[in-house]
Amino acid sequence: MAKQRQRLTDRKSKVTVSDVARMAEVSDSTVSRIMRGQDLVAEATRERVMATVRALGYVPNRIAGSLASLDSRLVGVVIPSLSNIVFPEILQGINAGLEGTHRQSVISVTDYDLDKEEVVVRNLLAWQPAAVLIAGSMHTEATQRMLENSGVRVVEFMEIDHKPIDAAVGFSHLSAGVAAARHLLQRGYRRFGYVGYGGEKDRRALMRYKGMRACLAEAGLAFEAESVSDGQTTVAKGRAQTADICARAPDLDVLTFSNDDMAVGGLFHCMSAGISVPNDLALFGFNGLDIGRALPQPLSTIRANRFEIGKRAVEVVLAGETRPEQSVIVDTGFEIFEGATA
Amino acid sequence: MAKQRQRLTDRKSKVTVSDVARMAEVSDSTVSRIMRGQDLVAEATRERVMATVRALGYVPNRIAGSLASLDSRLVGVVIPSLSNIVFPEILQGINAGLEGTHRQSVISVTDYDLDKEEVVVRNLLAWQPAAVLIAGSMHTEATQRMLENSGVRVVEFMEIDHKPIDAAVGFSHLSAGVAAARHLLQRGYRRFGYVGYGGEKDRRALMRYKGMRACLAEAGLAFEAESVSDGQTTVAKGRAQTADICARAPDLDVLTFSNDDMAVGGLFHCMSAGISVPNDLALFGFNGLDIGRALPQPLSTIRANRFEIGKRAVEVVLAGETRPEQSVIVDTGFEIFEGATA
DNA sequence: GGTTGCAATGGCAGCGCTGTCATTGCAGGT
DNA sequence: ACCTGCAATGACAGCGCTGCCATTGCAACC
Repeated sequence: MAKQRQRLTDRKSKVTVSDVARMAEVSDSTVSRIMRGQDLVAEATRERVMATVRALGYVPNRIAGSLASLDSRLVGVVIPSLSNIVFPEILQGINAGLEGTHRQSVISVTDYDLDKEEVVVRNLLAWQPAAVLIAGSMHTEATQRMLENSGVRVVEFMEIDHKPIDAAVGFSHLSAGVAAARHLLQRGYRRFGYVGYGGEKDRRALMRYKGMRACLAEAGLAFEAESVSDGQTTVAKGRAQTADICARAPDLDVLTFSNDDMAVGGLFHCMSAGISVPNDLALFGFNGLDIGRALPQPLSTIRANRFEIGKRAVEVVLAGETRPEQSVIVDTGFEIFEGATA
Repeated sequence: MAKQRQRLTDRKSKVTVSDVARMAEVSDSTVSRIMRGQDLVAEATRERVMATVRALGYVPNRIAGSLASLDSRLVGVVIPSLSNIVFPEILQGINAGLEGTHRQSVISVTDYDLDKEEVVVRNLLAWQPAAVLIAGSMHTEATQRMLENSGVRVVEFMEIDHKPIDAAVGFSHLSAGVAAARHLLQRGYRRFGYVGYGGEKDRRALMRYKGMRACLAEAGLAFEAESVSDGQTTVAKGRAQTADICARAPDLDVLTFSNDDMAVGGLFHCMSAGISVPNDLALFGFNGLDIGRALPQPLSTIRANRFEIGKRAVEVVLAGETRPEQSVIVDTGFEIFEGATA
């Protein structure tokens, strides 16, 4: 009475290379070569095998393949949020960059939480990705160490105001803040208000804020009123906070927003309240979203190219499997968009 | 002279279970149990092993784990686009549903291209996912067959106007179109115009359009003017197309848009052109985006809950590993939001 | 006929882990 | 002293594929 060990395979009933090989009367190796698109296989054989593949509905198992070849072809992507449109835009850039390579992105979201980031990075690394693209430069010590020791290519994107683990792609948010303030000062504005969100959580918004504040300080000025809310950025919040700040500080002549979403909300408030923009109050955003340009008055803002950030980040990791001696920094820049609101 | 076969492992220098086991003086099994959070391990042993894990910086290899256990813990997600905000919103729902389970989503984008969808689905299935969540019900024959034969749970989300492969979560876009038209007829509008995008590509927008048209036809009416553009939906296009249709058909009394993005653009045009909304011209969108509610005049539209679609889709697949006898259909519904523009 | 060179194919040991079963050690009962 | 039961741990064969090397068969040449 033979003891019949319950083989795992009995549960799932998958078609394997061996099944295909047996049926097509070739070896496993040949099937494997064909599935990987290698040449060195006779055309007749290839056709016969492919016919069998179709007949059996064989789908190669990339998990087994990855284990055997020690190459997962996965690119881990870590972003803080999906609700802020800038991140899906970056993902589009990443997908565009990955198109045609045999690599797959695996996306994880941290909700701007560094501890959660640590968890998702650990989970991502468990998949042995060929590279990790991660938003921001601020990580827990453990995250930092894991990324460093993983040996894989790591691109920190969005900001470049730091020494990267391996590479950084983005622009300087501090400089962007300075540029915004300088621009507005040049245009003659003196009484500044700030409408933002996220507080400490969105470090990049904070950097822009700091850049503006520093530039104002140099001119002997400061924000005369500020309104900062928690949680995610929305047009509705921008509108509500603008209403609030206008009530509290009616004599401001310009409002800077942490981003375009909020600024659009601000403009909506002004429209409703009969505040003439930019005469009574000027508005200045950040990001250069499409919607800003379609407004009745195009929103004055700073444009940054998110799509390109994603694309360039991928290019960096595709450039080589090993980290270069010198860490790579790609500055995708930003530009002032004059618009009609400031 | 021993022939030294070049072991693959020599290239990458990873820490494995065996390394940890050897150093902690236990067996591989014990390390494996601990890493998988099983109990049945003495507390002292667990601590000793975990100390070694930290010391060596061991990161379990989920590829090997998945192969051994025949369970990848992956959930494949297929969406047509990232630039249409509704899909990131669904992804948020999916992530929320996955939170706390040990499952990881893997996202692929098809650009509304069914052939690309086929490729993407094939690549996804190669990762042996535990489930596939796919937007829409329209697939190539090959895609359909692959999904059916894969044996994994498949949820088609967004629409429920079809017989699903396994399960469907969403709402009826046809009914939504009918509801929109009926609502507008009740409010006394008679001369309809349509502003849309994507043509055949966005089948769901098309279904809503058809629903409206059918309802109008019942009332002996039809769209008197239409403007449909290619490519993706943007506020700017909505604005431009509204300008266009207003020029061509100045006597319309209501404009229905394929979605809120376009409708917001339409409102912007009206603001700029001095068209009084809804007196001169009423506007009606679709989706119920946040921005619509923050406008100076809240946009009249139909609200659908994308986040919930994602979340419920996950719940369906978590409910069981095998497909139920009877296919599951979850109607997440929609509701008219009266707003102030129609 | 015997070689040589090459294209085409085969064989098989792992890849790093987990499922399954076997074994060990020891407290508690007889 | 012996057994029983159970908690804790170990042993080991795969999981499905690919990298590496060996082998085969045949055309082209000496």
